[in-house]
Amino acid sequence: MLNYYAKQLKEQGLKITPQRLEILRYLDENRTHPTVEEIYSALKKHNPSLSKTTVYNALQALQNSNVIQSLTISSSEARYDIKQGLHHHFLCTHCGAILDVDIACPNIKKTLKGGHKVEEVHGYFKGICETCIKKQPKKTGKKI
Amino acid sequence: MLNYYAKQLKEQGLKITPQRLEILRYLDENRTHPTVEEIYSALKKHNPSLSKTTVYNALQALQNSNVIQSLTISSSEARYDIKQGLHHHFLCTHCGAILDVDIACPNIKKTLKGGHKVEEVHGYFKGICETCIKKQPKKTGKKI
DNA sequence: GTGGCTGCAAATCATTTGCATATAC
DNA sequence: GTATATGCAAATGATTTGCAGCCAC
Repeated sequence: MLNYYAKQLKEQGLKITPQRLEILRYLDENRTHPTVEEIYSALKKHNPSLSKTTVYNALQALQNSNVIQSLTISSSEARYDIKQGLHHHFLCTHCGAILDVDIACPNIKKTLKGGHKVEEVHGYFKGICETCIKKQPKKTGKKI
Repeated sequence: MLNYYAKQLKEQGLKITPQRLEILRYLDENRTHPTVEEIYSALKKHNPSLSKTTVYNALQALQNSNVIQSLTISSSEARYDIKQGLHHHFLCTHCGAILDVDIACPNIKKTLKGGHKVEEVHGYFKGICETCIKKQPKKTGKKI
């Protein structure tokens, strides 16, 4: 009997490997938009032979199958997110946290003015999160 | 008498240097969201001693002063854009072009649910541009 | 005159590539 | 059995850093 993650891989025609299962499970259980490094370090604890190349490969495969998406809101490194319903992202330029934003934009169409066909939409908001506002009410954030 | 670009630098309290003037003029005259490499190569033709470090430094200074913005829609390298009016961007995953998108989203507020204060908004759309659709109507685009 | 800018070279860091071995199917 | 995935090391490429000399003010 295949577990939930194995089923997802199978549905996408991807081979079921322990590494892919762990990466998928990690992303499902950690909705913090982790970096490759974060995923790698976390999983290496339980599987010391894990290679960062494998993490890159697996993330690429999952992204090609539309199971996950990569975010470029933090310009220095990619972050990954399970793809579940269209939502957007907020980056706190003070503490670096990336939060989900659930606002809808009724004006977004599948075809833009000019005839360009839209397949992906990313809304990136940057500013100061509430926690940082409360902690340092007078200070403006440094860019990250 | 200061020219338009010199005035912009002065207003922001930035020193007026020939390199900054050229970079600002280049971005104003080339609304193609160029990369650092593109800006550097173009300007090096007329100023062979120009350094890429200077391009990076100048772009950083202009960005800190909110004269320009950097786009992370194409994940591999930053692209730069004169900041004039809120608009969004479309990346053609087939030909790599980045186009301006002028749709408004009435739901965007300065403070998000949760109390997070928004200072920047980036809307990134990805898909196939009209030119590529017409050229290769049957093909789906490769990711860039 | 001086602090900030420029330009060069070297360093850093995320990501990619090449390839031999291991494994899913 | 075979095509594909893994893991290692080396390569790549964008960006950053350190520093000496230069220039805007």
